[in-house]
Amino acid sequence: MLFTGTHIHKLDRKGRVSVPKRFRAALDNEEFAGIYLYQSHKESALEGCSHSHMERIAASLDELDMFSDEADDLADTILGSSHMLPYDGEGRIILPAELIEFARIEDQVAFVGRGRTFRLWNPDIFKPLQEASRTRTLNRGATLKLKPMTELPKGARPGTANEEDAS
Amino acid sequence: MLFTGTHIHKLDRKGRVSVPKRFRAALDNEEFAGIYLYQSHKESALEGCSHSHMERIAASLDELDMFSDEADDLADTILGSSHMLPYDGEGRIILPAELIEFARIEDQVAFVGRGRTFRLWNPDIFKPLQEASRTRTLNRGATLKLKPMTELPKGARPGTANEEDAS
DNA sequence: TGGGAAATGATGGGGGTCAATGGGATTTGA
DNA sequence: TCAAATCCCATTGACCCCCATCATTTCCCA
Repeated sequence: MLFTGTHIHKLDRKGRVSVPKRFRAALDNEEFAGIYLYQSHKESALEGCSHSHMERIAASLDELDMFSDEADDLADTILGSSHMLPYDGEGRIILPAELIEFARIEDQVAFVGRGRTFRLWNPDIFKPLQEASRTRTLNRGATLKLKPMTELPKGARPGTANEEDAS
Repeated sequence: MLFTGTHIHKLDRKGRVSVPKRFRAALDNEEFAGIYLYQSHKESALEGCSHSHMERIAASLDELDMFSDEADDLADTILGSSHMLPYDGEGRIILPAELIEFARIEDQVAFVGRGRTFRLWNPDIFKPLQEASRTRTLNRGATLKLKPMTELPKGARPGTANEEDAS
């Protein structure tokens, strides 16, 4: 259950695009066979996630004061503008025209893994940005402090696999 | 059981509007085949929810001091002014004139998902407000602290689906 | 280790199905 | 008895199922 790598697929003339096999595999035990997409806040890209991740967002919003302005804004921006997209028999989704336009996608789509979530880009827009962020990271000498293994959920550690993690 | 996305449907000359298939699906095993609507207290919109959510509101009101002004007001605003609207054979409801007027709805209705609940808007009114929400969210740099997976209800996590989730 | 066969994932497109809509007919209730 | 609500059926257009083809990768065996 982890989205990694960049996969470029074709958008056909019916507005369909194949979800990468690797991503579909990461979503295997979901109750909903498909993905959720919504417009990114900061980038000219689409945010993608699973049904259970969307449940998590809804549950977290539930905890904020039911009448707070911030919860309202987030609900409108994320839940209200998200698209629930089921696979067809071949593992493709139909990319809604609104999202194609927002992300300025033409005939190709880049699926970019970000761990628990992923993004969809016009590859021509993503590539220079990726190089820029790579340079920034190097210059900054950024390091990532890793969580101790023992704090990870069971199944994410070697030797703790259970039957659901057969992949 | 999650309301997501924005769905724009037509209000016909008989005052009927189709409830989006996705929303009806989210309400599948409810005992009442229909939805509840009441006037939003802060927006020019209608709040919508399921029968079981209405039960939840009633239960929460029970916990407030029975004779407090606040409980009185909430009971009047929500329970007193709510409309229980059954589907017709095609999954449509009849929007009461009172609610059409309150939400300034004309010939189109936007169903906007908010997780456990949803809202109904005049699309022309909702659209600019949603844009504003997006901008505020961006400026605020709002991030949502996600609940840990383990606290989610069973069925909202991968690998815990039960037979009722066969969809 | 090279080459061919088989399996699998990605792509293209036709056509049937169903959700959304419109409107007439029938029933219900005041 | 009239008006409003409900039932019923027709239409249409978008979506989804199905199959065919193509491109890779994997596998197998000489």
